[in-house]
Amino acid sequence: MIDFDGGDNRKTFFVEVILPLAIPQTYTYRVPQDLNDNLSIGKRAVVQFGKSKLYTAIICSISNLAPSKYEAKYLLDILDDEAIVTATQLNFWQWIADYYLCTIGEVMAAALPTALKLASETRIVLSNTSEFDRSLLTEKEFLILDALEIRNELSITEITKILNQKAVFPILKDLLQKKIIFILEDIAEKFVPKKVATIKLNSFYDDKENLKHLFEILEKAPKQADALLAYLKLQKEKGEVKKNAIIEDAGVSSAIIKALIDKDIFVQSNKVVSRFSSSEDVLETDFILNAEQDSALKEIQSDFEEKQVVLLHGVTSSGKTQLYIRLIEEYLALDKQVLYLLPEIALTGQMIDRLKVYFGDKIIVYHSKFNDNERAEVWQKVLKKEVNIVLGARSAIFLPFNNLGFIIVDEEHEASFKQFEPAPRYNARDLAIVLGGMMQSKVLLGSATPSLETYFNALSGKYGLVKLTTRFGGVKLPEIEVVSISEERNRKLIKENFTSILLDKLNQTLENKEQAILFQNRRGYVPVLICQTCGNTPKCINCDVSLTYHKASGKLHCHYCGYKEDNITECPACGSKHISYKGLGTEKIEDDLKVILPDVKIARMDYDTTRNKNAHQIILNDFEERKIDVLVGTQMVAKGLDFDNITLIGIINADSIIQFPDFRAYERSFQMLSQVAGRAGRRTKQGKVIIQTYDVKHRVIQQVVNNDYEGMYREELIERKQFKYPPFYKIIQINIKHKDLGKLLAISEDFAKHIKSHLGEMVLGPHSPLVGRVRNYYIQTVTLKIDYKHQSITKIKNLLKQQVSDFLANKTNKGTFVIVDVDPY
DNA sequence: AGCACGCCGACT
DNA sequence: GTCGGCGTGCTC
Repeated sequence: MIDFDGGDNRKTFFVEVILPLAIPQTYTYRVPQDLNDNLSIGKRAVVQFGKSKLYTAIICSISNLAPSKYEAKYLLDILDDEAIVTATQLNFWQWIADYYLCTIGEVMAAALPTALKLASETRIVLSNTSEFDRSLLTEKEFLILDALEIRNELSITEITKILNQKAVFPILKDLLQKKIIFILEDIAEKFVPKKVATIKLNSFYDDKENLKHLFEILEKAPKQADALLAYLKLQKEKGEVKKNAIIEDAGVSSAIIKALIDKDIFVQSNKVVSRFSSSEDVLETDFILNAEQDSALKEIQSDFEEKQVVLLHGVTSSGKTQLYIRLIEEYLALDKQVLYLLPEIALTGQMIDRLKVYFGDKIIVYHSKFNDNERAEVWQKVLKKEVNIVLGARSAIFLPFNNLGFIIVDEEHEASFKQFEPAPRYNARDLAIVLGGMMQSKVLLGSATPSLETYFNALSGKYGLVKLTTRFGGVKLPEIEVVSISEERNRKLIKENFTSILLDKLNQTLENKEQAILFQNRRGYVPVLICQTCGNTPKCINCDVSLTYHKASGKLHCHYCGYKEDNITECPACGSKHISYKGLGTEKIEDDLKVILPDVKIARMDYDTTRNKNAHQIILNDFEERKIDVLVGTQMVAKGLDFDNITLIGIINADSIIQFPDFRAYERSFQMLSQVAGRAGRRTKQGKVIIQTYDVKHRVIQQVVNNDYEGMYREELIERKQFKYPPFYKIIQINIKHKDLGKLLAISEDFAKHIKSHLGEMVLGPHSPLVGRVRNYYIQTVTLKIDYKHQSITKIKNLLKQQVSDFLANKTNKGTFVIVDVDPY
C-alpha cells in the first residue's frame, strides 16, 4: 500500500475494486479528484462495468500508478463515509476464494447483504408502512417517489433515466436508510417475527409525586385508572406487562389503553417473541451450574489458555446452552464481540428467547429469512459495535466484526453449515476456525454427536475436548427399542408399515395424553412405481431419478427439479395395468395412520407442508398447543423441537437412512437417529424410542441403542482410513455438466486424463454420481483424494485451478460447466 | 454474470 | 434481400 495524503486534491489515485461477480480479477478505476478526501479501503464505490452496467464494488487497494495497458474508467461515486468492510474481512474473503477455488467476487456477493450492493438491475419498491415528511424530500427524491407511486416497481436503470443522471446510488442509499424505499426481493418465503404489544408507564411517573398526581387526574376517567392499577400490579408481579394482560386483568377495552397511550401516560412497544416458547415459560435468569457443568466450564477455560478451538461433547439436554451463556458473559466482560452460529432451522427454536432474556439489546439475530433491509441494518450495527452478540446461521460468519473474542458453533456436525449452491461452497464451521485464527478469537464447537473430523482433531490434541455426560436435571436418556420388521411381517402382526409394538406404544402414549413423533426420511406418498409386467418405472424427463407419487396433488413429482406429471394407471412402456408401489414416504405414513387411528389428530411436517410462509412455525405451534397428537415428518422434526410432552418417537424405517450410498452414511445415520431419539422425554419423564428396521443387528443401530458414540467413531475411522476419506484425506470433487451425454462422457474422460497426468493416482473417475442427470444436464464427477499430510494442498489447488481454466478455454469443451467443490460434505 | 458483436436459417 | 437465433469473448 502507498502512503497517500487524502487531503491532497492535486494527486490522481487509482483503486482496485472487487465486483460481486464470478470474475477472477479485480479491476482498476481512476478516482475523480474531488473524491480524494473520501477515499479509503473497504468503502463501496459505484462503477460502470461494461457498456451500461452499474455495480457496487468494494475498494480493496489504492495506488497512484496509472495502468499502462489501458485507460482506466473513472469511478462514479463513493458511497460510504466509513469503510463497511474491514481489512480482516478482505483477507478473509481472499482466503475463502483461495481455499474453495472460487473468485473473490463470488465471496463478496455471498457476504454482503443485497441492500449494500445495489446494481443497475436491482428493483426498487416504495415502502408501504413508513410514514415520512414529504416536505423534507429533495426534488430528485420526490421525482423517484412520484414515479414509484405510478409504476410500483422500478429498476435502477429506469431511475437513472428518470433523473437523467448516473449518480443515483447515493440518493437511493439515503432513501433506503430512511426506510422510504425497499429493495424488491425474489425470495418468496420471508420470516415474519411474531410480535407482542407490551406496555410501559412513562418514566415521568417513576417519580412517586408525579404518579400520585396522575391518579388525581384520572379520577374522572375510572376505566383508565383501573387500567393503570392493573398495570402497576402486573408490573410488580412479572416485570414486563403485555397489553393483553392489562385488558384482561382490568376488564377494559383496548380503546382505554389507546387513550392512555395518546396521553403519553403509557408507552407501547412491540416485542418480538418466538412462536415456539410458550409465553408462560418461566425463564430462569439466575441459574446455577451443576457440578458437572461447572467443572466442564473450568476445563473449557483452561483449554482455551493453550488452544484456539475446544470441542464440547455433551449429550442432548446436558445443559450446553447454560455453559455457552456463562462463557458469553465472560467475553462480554472483556468488551469483546461474540458470534453464536446455529444450523438454520434451530434458529427458529427457543434458543433466541432464552438468550434474549439474558442479553437484551446486546444480542441480534441474523437469519436468511429476514428481509434484506434488516440484514443490512445488522451489518451496520455489528460494524459500529452497537451489538455484542450475533446469533446467526452460516452466513453470519461474514458480518464485519472487528473485535471478535469468541465463536460458538452449536451442533457443529450439522450438514447445513455447508453451502452447496452457489459458490463459495463453504462450511461455516470451518470458516469459524479460520476467522477465529485471524482475529485471535476462541472457538467452541458443541455437539452431542460430533462430526468425525472434529472428534479426530479433538482426540489428536489439536482441539481441546470437554465432555458432559449426564442430562441436565437428572432426565434419563430415552429407552430405545429395536423392532424387526421382517419378524413382524412373518407373524403377520404388521399393519401397513406399523409394527404391533409401535402401535401399542402409540396407543399408550395417546391414552396418557402425551404426544408422539413418527420419523420417515422420505417425503411424498410412495417413492417409486414399478410395472409388475415389464419392470418399468416412471422417470423424470429432466433428471435421472424415479418420480415420486404424491397423493395430495395426484401427480408424480421429481424431487430434484420440481417436474410434475399425471399419475399413471397403466404402464407407458407395455400397457400393463399391474403397477405396484415400492417404498414409502411421509404422506403415506400419515394417511395409513389416519385409517388405523381415526380419532387421533395427525399432522405432517416435511418440505411439502412447510413450503408456505410460516407453515413450519404454525405446525410446531399447533403441536406445542397440543392441537396435534402425532406429528409425522422427515428429518425436519429432528431439530429444534423441545417440548416436554413428547414421550414417544417412532422411526418407521431405519434402513432407508443407513443404506444411503455415501461414505458418511453411517456417521450421518448415527447422528440423525441419536438426534431424533433425543427429542423424546425431556424434563419430566423418560421417553421411549422405537426403531423399526429389517436389520436389527446393524452396527449403527446397536450403537444408537447403546448411545455408543465412541464405538461408532472407532469403527468408522478404520473405514475412513482404508478407503481414503476424511479425516485422513481431503476431498475435492469436480462436477462436470453438459447437456449432451456423449460429449460429456468424452469431455470428462479427457479432463480426468489431463489432471491425472499431473496429479497421478489421487485422481479418481470420472464416474456417474447418484443422480446422473439433473435439470437436463448430465453430470460426471471426478474426485481428488489428497493425502494432505504428505502433499501440498496449495500446490494441488493451484494446479487444479489452472487445469480448469485451461480446460474451459478450450473450444472443443464449449457448453461444459465445471463446478469445483472443496470438502464436498 | 451481462451484453455486444458475429455468423447462419425463416421471413417480408 | 433482411430479422434474429444464441455462440464466444470482453469487461478496468
